[in-house]
Amino acid sequence: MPNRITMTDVAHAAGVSLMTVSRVVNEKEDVSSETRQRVLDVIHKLGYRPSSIARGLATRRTGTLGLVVPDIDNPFFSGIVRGAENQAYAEGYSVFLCNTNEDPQRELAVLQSLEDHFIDGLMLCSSRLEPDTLREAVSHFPTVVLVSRQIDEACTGTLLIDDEMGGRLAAEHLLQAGHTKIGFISGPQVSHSGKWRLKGYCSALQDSGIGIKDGWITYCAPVVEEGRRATLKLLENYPELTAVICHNDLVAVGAIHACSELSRILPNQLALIGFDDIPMASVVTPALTTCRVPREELGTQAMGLLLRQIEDCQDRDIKNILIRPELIVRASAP
Amino acid sequence: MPNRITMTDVAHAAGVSLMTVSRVVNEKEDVSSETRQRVLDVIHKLGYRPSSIARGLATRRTGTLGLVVPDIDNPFFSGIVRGAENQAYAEGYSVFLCNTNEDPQRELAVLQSLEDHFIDGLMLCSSRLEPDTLREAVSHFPTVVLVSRQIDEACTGTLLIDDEMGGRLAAEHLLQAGHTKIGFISGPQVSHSGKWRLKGYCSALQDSGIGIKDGWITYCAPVVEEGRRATLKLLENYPELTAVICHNDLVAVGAIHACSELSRILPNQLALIGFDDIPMASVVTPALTTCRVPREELGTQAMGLLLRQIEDCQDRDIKNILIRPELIVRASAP
DNA sequence: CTGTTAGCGCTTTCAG
DNA sequence: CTGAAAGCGCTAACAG
Repeated sequence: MPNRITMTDVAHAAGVSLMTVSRVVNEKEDVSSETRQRVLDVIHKLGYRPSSIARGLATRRTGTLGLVVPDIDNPFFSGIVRGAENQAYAEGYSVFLCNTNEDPQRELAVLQSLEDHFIDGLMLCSSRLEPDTLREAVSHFPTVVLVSRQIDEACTGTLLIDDEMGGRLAAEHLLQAGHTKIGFISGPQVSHSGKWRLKGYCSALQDSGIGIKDGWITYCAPVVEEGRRATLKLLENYPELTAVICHNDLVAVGAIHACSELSRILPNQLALIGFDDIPMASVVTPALTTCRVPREELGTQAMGLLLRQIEDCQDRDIKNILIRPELIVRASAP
Repeated sequence: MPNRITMTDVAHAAGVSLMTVSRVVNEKEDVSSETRQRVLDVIHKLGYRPSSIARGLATRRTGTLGLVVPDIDNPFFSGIVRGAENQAYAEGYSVFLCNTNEDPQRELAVLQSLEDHFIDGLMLCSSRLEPDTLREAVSHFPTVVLVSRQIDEACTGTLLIDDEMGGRLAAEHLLQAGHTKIGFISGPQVSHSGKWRLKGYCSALQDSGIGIKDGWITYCAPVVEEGRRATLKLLENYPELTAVICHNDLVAVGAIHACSELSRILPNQLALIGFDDIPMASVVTPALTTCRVPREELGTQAMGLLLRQIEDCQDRDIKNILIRPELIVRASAP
């Protein structure tokens, strides 16, 4: 690791002042094309590249972004991260990835660390913080985009999934297929998505004249094993159910396992709908009918929004993007 | 976003010099416990936190790391990233995540950008660069750990999966079940893992006295669809095969699809073994027998190695860690 | 034990 | 069009 070439080295070698080099590097107009070329040549020959941190210290813009997710190993988030990182890369930014492991304490800690690194913008996915805490934390950043979480103010961008529509789509699909006894396994009670998906389901059922029954609705952590357990319990208490909507595909896969244990044949004896359309959804048997959320595109869009707000400083109104889920019909609920 | 408190502010408020504050912040010994306490109080009251970039500029240590992966949305890598980020967080480092999308050009670009950010260390997974290019690129960093890729020198740490053993385990399992006609669908020809898994398979077959046939070995991109295609072609040319080992679980899932199209019943008419044991492996039908690679632990260990080398500067010998895969027997190859 | 003087590498004034 | 001076916030070396 040889010592890095600095701007001073270049200035020296080109026989100009520091400032001239700086101007060339930053593509300022007021340099004669002759000197510009000379400097450029030296830069090229010496392999000079500016130090991001020195520049960051001087300008308070670091060219770095923060990307916070609850669990990078969850395909839903890894898809988002892929899209987001892509977009950031395309515009020349580097991104700090922070995994909170669903722990609000840790979320707070990574936000603080991000702050200390003077990131230019923050993309925060599915924050698990209390509204007031979140508002406060977020206020320390120059630019913020929230994904799948809403607060009334203080933040410059929001990207939401139309979860209510998703819940409604799923329910209506089942209603049209003639189901009248439809259960709902929602995610953790704190989940923003869970709340709205449930709301969509409820209103679809009510609109159709078929009531809801409290017992048909249950909650679980959004992982396969918990989905299995929740399904076993739900079907034990309410064997009359002919269809179940699950908070996400992982829960739905758990439900498939449960049905196999109960020798309940899918989809005839139970129709199943998931959410997200993760890769697993199309490879299980039966393949899952699910509300697809375009994960990568969501990441791209959210990051795009963040970058737009960083660049156009005048235009800082809160911008909201709503992503619509799409029902993908497969064998589990034809 | 109010203006940040600086060290000078603290010095002022505490009636001491800049240096004293610096000493307190950095937990140097030579400060009277009295002044130390006073400074600490002011720091607390003002909510002062040091600027990572200013410190980075002064010390050339930034508290940041680079983590480069070919595809963050591939569960294999998202598991590694989860483990690695965890470990980095535990030791107070922030990590830049860079996704290369399997593109060597982009890999080179992100490495350069990481260099410009003066990261303290680099963890590079499954580099797609040519040996010489890789060696050169890596030489610009103070500390490097390579995952699943080996070069003779110039880098301080290596974490390898014992892929040869994995290939051997898979082959021996099939041999013991009585198979003698075993195909192998390897990953891309450049893949380090692919090469060694294949080698393990070859030597197991040779050791057992059963020869190998070139045609039984084929290559494909490590994704479901390509696995499907490769399987169709392989079985068309060599219908006599009774078992196939796949480069990873995604390819194996593709193989399942192919068999279903060919009405070839698994595992009776074809036994299948994958690699990695991603979550999908246990939910497909039939469930995949696979060589598990402990992805998250791999990430933890690799990052742990990197951090150890950053901290103990004296002890910079190349350290190698070898992770052993474990055969998980399921329905696809009982 | 504490303070002073430089300087990390770059940009932002302001002069020429 | 180009350069000199000052400073971003912090730490490393010396002094005292």
